[in-house]
Amino acid sequence: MRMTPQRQLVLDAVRELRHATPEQVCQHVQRTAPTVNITTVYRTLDLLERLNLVRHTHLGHGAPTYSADEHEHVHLVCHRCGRVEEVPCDLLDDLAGTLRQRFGFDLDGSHLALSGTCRDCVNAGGTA
Amino acid sequence: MRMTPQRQLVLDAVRELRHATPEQVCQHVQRTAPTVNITTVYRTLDLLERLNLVRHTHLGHGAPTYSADEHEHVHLVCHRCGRVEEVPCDLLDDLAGTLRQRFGFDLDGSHLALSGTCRDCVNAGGTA
DNA sequence: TTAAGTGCAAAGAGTTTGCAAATAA
DNA sequence: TTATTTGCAAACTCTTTGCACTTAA
Repeated sequence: MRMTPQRQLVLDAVRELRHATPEQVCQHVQRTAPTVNITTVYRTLDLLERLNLVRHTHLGHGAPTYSADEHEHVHLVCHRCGRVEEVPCDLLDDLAGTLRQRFGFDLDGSHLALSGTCRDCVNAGGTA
Repeated sequence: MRMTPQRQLVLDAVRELRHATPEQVCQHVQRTAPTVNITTVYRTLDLLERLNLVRHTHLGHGAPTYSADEHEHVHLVCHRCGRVEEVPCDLLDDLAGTLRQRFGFDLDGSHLALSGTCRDCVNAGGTA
């Protein structure tokens, strides 16, 4: 595989933007290289993920977001206001231990977000 | 709001199928009432969710799945083989307490799944 | 000259919307 | 009637695929 200009730009964009959707990555890349196509962005994100240079997280709604592999964290998504908070992965260590012991399940804390209600929305009125 | 035949069939299907996608709910309903449209299924699932009769979970990839509100559980999704396991919600109690204390975040354990590698896939060869 | 990479158009999932016809209060 | 609900078609978002053109080894 060749590190083409397009691929380098996509990787740079992911590193710079932090949890950006493919669409957002594409727009960022197009500021420098307007002809780069969204198809290339999707293909490159796939490739970079197989090389363990980026990873994606499903926030629940809509498109997944991509981050550089260095930034491993757990995402807390508020399903009331949509806000995304990042918290340290080691918060899941106990849970991961329990899941491994009881179910043989090897947890990947960064691939799916945790959903709930953020502080502000809790204060603004209940859990529902 | 009226509990129309269509709505009752959708609710019955969700209760019967357990974590089914809108598409699967629609197919099930159509075995009894072939003219029921997928649009009606989407609208009804929305409605039933606002009434707290059903809830949906994002498994990561593809369409969300719907369950009757009684079946609250945490979903473990294997990102290697796609298998979905259901485990008791109280496994998250400690984590929920920590998140509430440290971030004011009120965790909803059933809305998003946990991702990782299941026992069989771990045994079949590593974590990646 | 050949394999890899790209852009473009089209197609595919999943979902929502506009609107007219059907239904029940 | 009148508001609600439905079905259908079309639109819309997100993603993948087919294919011809380009590019670098």
